[in-house]
Order: sequence, then structure tokens, then C-alpha cells
Amino acid sequence: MSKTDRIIKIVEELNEVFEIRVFLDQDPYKVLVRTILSQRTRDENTDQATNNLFAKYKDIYEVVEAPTEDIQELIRPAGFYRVKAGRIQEVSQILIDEYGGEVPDTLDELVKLPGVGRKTANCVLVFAFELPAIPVDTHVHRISNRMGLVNTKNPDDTERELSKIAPKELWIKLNDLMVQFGQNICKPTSPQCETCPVSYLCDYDGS
DNA sequence: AAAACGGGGGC
DNA sequence: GCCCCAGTTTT
Repeated sequence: MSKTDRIIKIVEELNEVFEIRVFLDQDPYKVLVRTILSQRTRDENTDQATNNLFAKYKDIYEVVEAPTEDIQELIRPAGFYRVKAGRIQEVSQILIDEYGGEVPDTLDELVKLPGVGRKTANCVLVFAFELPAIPVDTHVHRISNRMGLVNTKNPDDTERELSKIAPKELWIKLNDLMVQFGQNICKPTSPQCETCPVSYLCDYDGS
């Protein structure tokens, strides 16, 4: 079976087990900020930090004017709060100065922003603009390698390889399903191969 | 390619 | 205390 066919099967199988998560917010700025807050951070903590921030500061203009220490305190649950607060305000200022306060919708423009790498940029493309992209985090990276879909050292290479072999109409689903799969079954340590719905497509022995 | 960065939360 | 967490930046 070709890698493309295996990806199609994987998406099919995982789609039986997991619900595709809905877009929680269509405001591109909030999506961008939330995604920065989500870096190396669990969803619950990300949500809390995001809600804290936007409960007090409504939009990009209020965020840039806010005292940095205040932003830090609001987003503290997300961790890395000093770096993230600085980057959020930096990014916001750039968006105001160079993009009229709007979030750009291309990968090239997004990755130029401080604190925005390919993973975050692709998240914005998907969750803010519903454009096809594959945000590759540690889950997608790990699983793609375990399942022999790619043989790569870093997530950016995984993203480029997956983009070549995965049908474009599956990109968004593929990412979302693989993340849930990684969080619940194909975990970093002690993957649950016994109950894995796609073990028949996988040679990984769990070690 | 590898190391540095940098915090909360769970166990 | 130690390890993981929907990474990014610097060396």
C-alpha cells in the first residue's frame, strides 16, 4: 500500500474514533494569540490564559496599550508567560504598523512574526482562515515517524514531507485527528498499541 | 543538528 | 523532584 493510501486509511479509521474539533473562534487575531499561548502548553491552560486575556482586553489595540506586567499575569496559566506576553505585544504592534491591524493569511508573512514558527503559522491558516495546511506539532511528528509515513528529524521536515504525500483535502483532518490520537492512544511513552485502531497499518513495536 | 529557552501542572 | 506539554530561537 502506498503512503498516500495509508494516510487515507488512517484518517478514515481515526475519524471513527475521534470527533473533529470545531473552530472555537473565527477572529484571526484571537486565533493567533491563542495559538502563541498554546505553544508547549496543554489545552486547558491555554484556554484559561486566553479567556483571562480577552476578558480584560477586547482587541489588538487594547492589548498593545496594556501594561506588559498585566498581560503577563493574565496569561500566567499558559506558562512561559514573560516571553509570550512580550511576543504577543510585539506581534500586535507589527500587525498594527504593517498590516493595518489585520492578521496576514500567508505562511511567508506569518512566520516572519516573532514567536511564530511554521506550526503556529499553519494553525492560523487552518483555524482562522480555513486554508489547507498541516500544523506539525510533536504528536504529528512522532506519529508520522512511528508509522513510517516519513523519516524525519524535525517537525518542519515532517510537514513538508506530509504535504507531498497527503491529499490536500485531508490536511486539516489529518492534523486534528493525529493530535487527538497522539494525546490519547499513540502517546509519547507507553503507547497503547493493544487498543490502537490503526495498528494494522503500523510496524511500530511500541519501543 | 543540537542546545537553549523557560513555566505550569500532574504524579 | 522529575517529566511532559498542539514550539521557537539561537548557537
